[in-house]
Amino acid sequence: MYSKLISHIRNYIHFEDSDIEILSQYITLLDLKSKQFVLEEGQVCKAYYFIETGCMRMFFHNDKGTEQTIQFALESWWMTDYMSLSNQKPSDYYIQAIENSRVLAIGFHDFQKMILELPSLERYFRLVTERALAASQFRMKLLYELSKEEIYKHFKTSFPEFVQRVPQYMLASFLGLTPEYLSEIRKKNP
Amino acid sequence: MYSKLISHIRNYIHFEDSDIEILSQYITLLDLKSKQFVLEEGQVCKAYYFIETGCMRMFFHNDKGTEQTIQFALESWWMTDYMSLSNQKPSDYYIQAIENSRVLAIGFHDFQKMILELPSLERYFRLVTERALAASQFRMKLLYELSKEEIYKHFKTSFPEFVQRVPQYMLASFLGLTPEYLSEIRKKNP
DNA sequence: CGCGGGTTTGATGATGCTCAAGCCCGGTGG
DNA sequence: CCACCGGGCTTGAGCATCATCAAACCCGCG
Repeated sequence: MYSKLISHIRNYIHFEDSDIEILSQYITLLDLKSKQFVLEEGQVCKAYYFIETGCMRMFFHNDKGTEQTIQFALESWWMTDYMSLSNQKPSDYYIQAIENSRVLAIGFHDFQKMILELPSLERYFRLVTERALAASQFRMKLLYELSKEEIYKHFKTSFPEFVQRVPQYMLASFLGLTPEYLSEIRKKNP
Repeated sequence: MYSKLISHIRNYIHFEDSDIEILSQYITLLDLKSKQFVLEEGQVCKAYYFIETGCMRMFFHNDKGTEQTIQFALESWWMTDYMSLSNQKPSDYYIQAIENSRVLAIGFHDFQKMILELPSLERYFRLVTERALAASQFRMKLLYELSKEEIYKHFKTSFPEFVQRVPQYMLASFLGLTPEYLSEIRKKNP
């Protein structure tokens, strides 16, 4: 049922079969169609989202009104707007499925209750959050040291399959360049 | 003794006076002179660092050999290289005091032992890490939507005192621009 | 078959970098 | 106390990278 999540948890902590029962009481299963939203700008982000299968992205509208993708998430990744969720204030972002996706949601208040019942999960979430922060630090480093063309090449060699999987304009925006310029770079780097 | 840390912890969780005793067994107090390092490139990052007073930065050497500052930390902030620390592998970064600073260090292995004795800290560190991740997401958003000049103006209005506190060339590098260009921007924005 | 969203192409131009030089100012030694 | 560093900040000219805009193209889908 939640096999990806359970095995993900067990990468980090000891987790009894009996705990799974308890955990599942707090989980809502979402079956999302491509382009469906779980968060829209102005709403308070309601949950932590874990992707069992599929793919999502987070984006906002910049001042020119175009979509600016700032994050993708794949199978076995958590995604949420931590700012909005933690402070329970309106979000600047949209979170959207970009493929048909099976996503597990744990509501903010349910999360607090769940942690009381399963305190060992506190550790799991600390570790997961630390890894996300490490990844974010690393991504920041790449942005500092690489040119746009190098960023694309680095991304392509790191996630070759993923480049196929998402539309060019989303990838361009995520990498911080225009679709036109990405097109040019791709021509040079077949 | 560790007043800033204790009150920081108590912003997030309930923490008994008796817990302070236990906590302090795992803490090493560092009195750093300006320009002193707690981490250098190639070393495995040894600890989580909490700043009681002073100021630190994290930087690396880019391909041209110049220092690229990617993070500052002030009083009551935690700083570490999560990638190096979590995976116990060599770091790409330097962490350096940029003022005389009082810093608390909790070694990686001590940290694990400490958590066993004080499991309530697991929650504290999860929440602190979530906040750091939220800040990182927000910073990423700014990098996407603002021009270099806007980034500087935003930073100056958000942290006016801080702009005074650090050398221009570090600030320039942190904001992702050259000292020359920062100088030009400052002339336009007195 | 035609529509429309996504991608490509090319011309033009702005943003922000590089390089070289000069300047300012605080620290050090004579 | 003064002279002389030397690191950091500033100035300006020239240039690379990358964005913008408009148009054409491509292709899947109704």
